[in-house]
Amino acid sequence: MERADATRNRVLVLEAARRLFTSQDPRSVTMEDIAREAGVGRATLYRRYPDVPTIAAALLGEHESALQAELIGGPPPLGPGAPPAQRLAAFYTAMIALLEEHLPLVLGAETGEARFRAGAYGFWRAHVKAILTEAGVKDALAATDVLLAPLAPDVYRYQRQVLGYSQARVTRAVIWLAQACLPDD
Amino acid sequence: MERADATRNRVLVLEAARRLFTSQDPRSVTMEDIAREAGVGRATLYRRYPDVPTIAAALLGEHESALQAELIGGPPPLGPGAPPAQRLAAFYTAMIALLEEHLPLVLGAETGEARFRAGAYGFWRAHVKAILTEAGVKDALAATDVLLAPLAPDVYRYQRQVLGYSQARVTRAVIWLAQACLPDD
DNA sequence: TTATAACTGGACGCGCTGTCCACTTATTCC
DNA sequence: GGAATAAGTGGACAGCGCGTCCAGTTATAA
Repeated sequence: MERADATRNRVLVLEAARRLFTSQDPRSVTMEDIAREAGVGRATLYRRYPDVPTIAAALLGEHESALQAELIGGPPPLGPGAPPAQRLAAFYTAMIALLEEHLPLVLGAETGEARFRAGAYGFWRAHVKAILTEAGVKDALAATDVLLAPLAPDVYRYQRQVLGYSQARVTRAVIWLAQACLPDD
Repeated sequence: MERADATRNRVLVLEAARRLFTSQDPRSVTMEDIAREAGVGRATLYRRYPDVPTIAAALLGEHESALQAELIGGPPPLGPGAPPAQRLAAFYTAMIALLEEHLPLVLGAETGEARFRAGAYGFWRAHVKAILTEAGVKDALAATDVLLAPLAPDVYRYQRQVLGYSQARVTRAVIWLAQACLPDD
């Protein structure tokens, strides 16, 4: 069981990290920043978290879990029951919403290669693969990563902040993709 | 005009960088590594190149230019003349081939956010956007970045080296995507 | 040949990383 | 209630890469 002081510090660290991620470029946040902001020594951080992305992932985890629960057991079209194209479109819409709401955290946790190492990616893969298989796509496995690529945090950030597209516009684009790829909606 | 010693060192640097990129993880190559391998001081490097990705981009540039020339003026379906779906498929195939052949350089130059800052990305965007527009896609601009996402170096590296997919399998997947998205081939 | 400008290399300070160890604090057992 | 024990803590430390600076060197032009 966790000691009282450890609990207190864990909360301090997570709150400090959340503040930093949202108040500056998430990719520039360092372990030292978080320790200083939390008023805690650096070794205390390293005891629990090996690096910054892991801290961001811990903050992001609960939101991802909520979506995952809906995908597994929620009402259609997010949950099971709807035709493949609609399920894929609903998944895309929900993922874009997640990216929009927690972009700083996602950029901190799943930028670049770290995205694939994150546990969540495996879940999204399994989900999309199941949809594609149900729709009768030939090589569902290879198609999965292709269809997940547009959801990369870097891509979404580029579309939103550099190109200036709205959340709705990006959402429409990925829904268009879903409808185009899966036949007989 | 460029001084003789500067030319000599520029060649030394580029050759050293190419060796390093292909003999170790490209993302772990540092400016100091390149300077040491080239037998040159660090300031000499910084005079010409601000960072490692720029050096990788210089090495990659000629190969990208060759493909760009074919896209503009080469024979169809890579060049103009073929129907949109075939042109997109040909573009995908060529890009995957480029990734396969020069993956170390691409990973060094265009990983993560740097991909969008690279000049080449603008070219690929313009090219795909033209194809989509010709095919009558509604919001061709937003669709472009979505369709370019699967070509991100990180994604290809993951498919090839982590998942173990063959070049042909990934190529088939993106061609499937092209065919699905563009109507009446 | 000399003057000028470009080029070069090593040294420097900075910030971040990850580890280590001595100290402190909470919990457990008597 | 008071030790014994284990967990938690913070600051110090060495290492590494970055980006800059300056004094010395070398090529080109007058």
